[in-house]
Amino acid sequence: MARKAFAREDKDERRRLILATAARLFMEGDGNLPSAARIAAACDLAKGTVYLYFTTKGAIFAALQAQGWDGLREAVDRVTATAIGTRDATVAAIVAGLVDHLREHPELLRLDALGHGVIEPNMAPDELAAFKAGQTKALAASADRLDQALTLPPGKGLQVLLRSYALVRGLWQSFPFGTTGGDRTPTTGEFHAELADALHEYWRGALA
Amino acid sequence: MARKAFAREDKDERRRLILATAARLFMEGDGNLPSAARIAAACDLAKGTVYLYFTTKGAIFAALQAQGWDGLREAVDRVTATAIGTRDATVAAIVAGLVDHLREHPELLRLDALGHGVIEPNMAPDELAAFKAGQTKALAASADRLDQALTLPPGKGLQVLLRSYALVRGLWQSFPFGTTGGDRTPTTGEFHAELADALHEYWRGALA
Amino acid sequence: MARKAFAREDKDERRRLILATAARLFMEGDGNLPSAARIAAACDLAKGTVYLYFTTKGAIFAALQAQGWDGLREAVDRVTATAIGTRDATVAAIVAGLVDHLREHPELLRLDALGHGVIEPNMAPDELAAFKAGQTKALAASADRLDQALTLPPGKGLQVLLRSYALVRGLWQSFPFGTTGGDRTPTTGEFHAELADALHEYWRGALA
Amino acid sequence: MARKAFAREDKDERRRLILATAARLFMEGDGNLPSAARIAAACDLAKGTVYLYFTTKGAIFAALQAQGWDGLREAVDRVTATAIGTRDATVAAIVAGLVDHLREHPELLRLDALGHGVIEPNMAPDELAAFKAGQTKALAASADRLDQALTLPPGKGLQVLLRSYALVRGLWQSFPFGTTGGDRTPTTGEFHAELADALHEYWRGALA
DNA sequence: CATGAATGAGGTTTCATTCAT
DNA sequence: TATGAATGAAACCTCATTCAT
Repeated sequence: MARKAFAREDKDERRRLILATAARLFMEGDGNLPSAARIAAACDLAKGTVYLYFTTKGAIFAALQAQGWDGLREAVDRVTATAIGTRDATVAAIVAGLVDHLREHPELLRLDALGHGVIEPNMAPDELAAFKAGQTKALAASADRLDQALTLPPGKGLQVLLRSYALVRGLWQSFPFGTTGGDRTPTTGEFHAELADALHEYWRGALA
Repeated sequence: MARKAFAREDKDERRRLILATAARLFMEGDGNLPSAARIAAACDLAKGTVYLYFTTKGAIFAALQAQGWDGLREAVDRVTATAIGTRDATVAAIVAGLVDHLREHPELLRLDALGHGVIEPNMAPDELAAFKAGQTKALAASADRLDQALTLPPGKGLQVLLRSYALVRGLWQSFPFGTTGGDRTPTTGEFHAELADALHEYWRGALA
Repeated sequence: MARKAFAREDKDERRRLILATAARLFMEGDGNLPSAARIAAACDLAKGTVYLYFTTKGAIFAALQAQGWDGLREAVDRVTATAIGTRDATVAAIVAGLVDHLREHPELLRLDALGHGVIEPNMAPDELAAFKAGQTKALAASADRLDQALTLPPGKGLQVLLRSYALVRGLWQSFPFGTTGGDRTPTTGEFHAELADALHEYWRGALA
Repeated sequence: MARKAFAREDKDERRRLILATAARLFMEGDGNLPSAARIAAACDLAKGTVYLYFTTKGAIFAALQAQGWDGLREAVDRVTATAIGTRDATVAAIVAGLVDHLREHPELLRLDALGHGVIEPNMAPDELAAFKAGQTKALAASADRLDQALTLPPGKGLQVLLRSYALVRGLWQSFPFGTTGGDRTPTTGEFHAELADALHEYWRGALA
């Protein structure tokens, strides 16, 4: 039996272990969500124990996605919190921050690309609603800070952020079709360069 | 037993029936792909018969998606084939064409939002590869025409088209999170306005 | 692959095979319902095939129970259809018929004793309702014939049949507690004798 | 942490609390046994604590059933202890006593109807044996008193009691099928009237 | 060509019980 | 005594696909 996690700290630690393990198995895998059984085994826990920490398998991956998108927002927040340069410099910093975060968290886009059809059916309806509401609210807060940092008209920051996210996820899904070389799978390096360029183009147009 | 389709024509007709029925059932449904059995029943065919016309269930929906994206490209082609106005007018026509097509084919985005996790596992690997290659090639052809219509440097048209598609699919998936009203599900009307605006912003930046 | 049952006849035969196998496994087992997998394997069929013939595992056992109770009713019907002797002789024949049927179908009482808690949760709600309605209706028909055979006031036959069935199932469940020998499990032979006696007592009182 | 129950008295009190809570939850529920976790939570105790007072979940509900059947026997005992009237009056008092007790303890029949398949699998074999032996023994004692009160031949009282119990539990389970109104669920009031009548019929026949 | 019976892998979740604290 | 974290077995049913008729 795994050591019992009585302290709050230990429980958080265990929760993190499950999340990290799930992410790792997903990245190592073939694109499908790893089964609850595999996650538990890889954590050296019993299946039931996983369900003490997450109500649903879908909840595990929703948490991973939330983490990922949270990180993206924080990357933006870090810039808007300290922005003192020109507007162009700030935008460049934001774009770089977004791309860097995605580079460090490759599971985010792969999870996201699974689409509505895979994770959502594995979640309880109310959890799904809570997840969406949380994302929306956090996004709005970041957007306000962006408005101030760039002195944008109210609401513009939300619009720009939203469309940037759209480019991020959409480009990931569309990118394979843009490779001229034929059936070659494009590298993630190429993707990140492409994304940075696309974001710059978009922000240029949005802030014109 | 359904009438046997011997003539080439009859076979195409039957194929189209299956596609249309699958699309209808998907749109009427809850977001999941209708089962092969349901599609067959709705067509008044036996399950086995459907497999005479499509090798896998995924192939049916891949064909629907191909149709949808083909239509998007044709919308662009119609503009680039006849463009005689200013660059701005051409861009506006392209954006309007894209949005109009999406409005008329709502199944495209809903299918697309299912992501890699639903249709791809239902397809044979080589079919998937062929599907992607076909899309890539057709896209390149449209992109060339776009280069010429807008006198863009070679390759720029492909880039712009690809990123436009990225905005289309990404915005559809991101849009629910941008609704400030809270738990309200945004309307497709709102989506189309948002999309048109986003595309204009992007093209402005891209062609600056 | 098992031979395909295309003809109506073959399908009925296969259905019967599943029922008989399920009954056998239940009787051989420890009192729990055999799993769908075991039933299928014992029939040399795939699990899915069983679900072509029954919508639910519970439906299999509900069908067995229905069969059993149907048989009890038929045992009564056989007597009431031909009754020409005295009332006492008719009653004796009915009681004997009931007990004989139970002797030949030992699975009926064992299934019945599982109670509401085991089979019902394995059934679809509408199937359960249909099952009950069917039983009620068939019972009423038998009861009418009983009224005529014994020239009972209308409704009396239903009452008597119902209470006889109650004695049957109730005595089976209560009988272990009446064994004076202590922890010895009573034999089914003893049970059948006890049941016959109890039914005679009841009918004597009911028809007094 | 709930207050620790050191004194014998406190422990009995806690045991009673668990029993009462389990009965309440069962009656409020959908017909299934409440889970051990729910019982504990409703008692404001930890799951483990419940297992300090009962060895298994089944033991809780077996105790409830024992209580119920004990009450039935006591209802009979109260009559046989003071019987001075005619035999018919005594029988009428016994039947009335049985029905009254059932009216006041509706959980008894609902628990009983769960059958062998739900509570027994949740009990340790030796507990089950002990439970049955206890019931048998207590029943025999009551039966002796009944023999004397009604001056029955030795053993007749046991037989009559046993068969009365059989009618009680069997009629409860059979009653829904006797409702002529179709899919209407019969009321408990109707059941009690029916039961009283059935018992009278049976005793009349048994003592004839 | 058309049919539809047969296949069988695959994974989530519950919950009674234990035992370290 | 009380707690509650950990355990892990157990089984249902769906559905894409095949192939005998």
